[in-house]
Amino acid sequence: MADNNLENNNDDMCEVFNSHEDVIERVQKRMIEEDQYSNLAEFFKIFGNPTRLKILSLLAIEDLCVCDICEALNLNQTTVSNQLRILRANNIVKYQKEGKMARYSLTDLHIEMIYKVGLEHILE
Amino acid sequence: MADNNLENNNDDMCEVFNSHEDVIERVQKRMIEEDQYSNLAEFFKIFGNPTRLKILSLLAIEDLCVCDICEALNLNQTTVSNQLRILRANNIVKYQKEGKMARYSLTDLHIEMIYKVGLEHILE
DNA sequence: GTAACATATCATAATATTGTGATATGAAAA
DNA sequence: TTTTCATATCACAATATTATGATATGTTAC
Repeated sequence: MADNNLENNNDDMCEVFNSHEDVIERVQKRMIEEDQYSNLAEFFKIFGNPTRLKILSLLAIEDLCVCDICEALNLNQTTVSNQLRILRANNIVKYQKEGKMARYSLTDLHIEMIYKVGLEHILE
Repeated sequence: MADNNLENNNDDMCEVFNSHEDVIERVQKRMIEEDQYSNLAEFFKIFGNPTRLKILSLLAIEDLCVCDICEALNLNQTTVSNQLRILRANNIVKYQKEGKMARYSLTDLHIEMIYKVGLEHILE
């Protein structure tokens, strides 16, 4: 009876209460694209790892080269390098080559903002 | 030569450039507790899944019962219930029993804020 | 050239997370 | 009290992510 243009069938659900129909329609209209949910999830996933958060929190203070990050966090170079690759791939940090060193920094202020709002939340 | 009060030894790194020593010390002083990084990562991890993001984006529009969420997202009940449990456990949504239904809502504004800043970021 | 160093990439075992079927709980209706 | 409905929990296979050892690349110093 309702729209069945989607994959799963949950036809056995809540159908009796047709009063919900309008709610469903209303919220569905305001949803973003499927792809955007995926992209957004990928983006937030980056913040979901303590090592990456540590790196980001350092870069929020000042730009740093890889070896400084390793030392400050007492992590081995492979670990840091790997996480930096992920951060780079997701456009969360950028870097600049200086001789044999690579100086990393945050790409934009959103990163710092999200970090700070999250910190506020858990500190309540 | 430096402080070796930490677990790993990266003594073979950057030691020649003692100019970095002060940088290390400076940023280390401004780091938060190890536990807080973990908590923060757990918190952000929640946003790192498209299904949960969808649920959150719906609840940012209006409070909803489980079956409305299922229908609106065309997901089966177990999946939604499971994700709601995770959201509850992380204090990101709360709920209110109304007869046999459970009406879910976001716990606070931080959740919506983070969602929106993230969306802004990926839309650039 | 070669040695030393800073960083990146590859491969992989250990671990964590996902969605979902089966099933349980608990409330209202019949 | 039996049935039906809304939701929750459990168990688990499929999949994803982690840190890290081994190794490669590229840069500077000698």
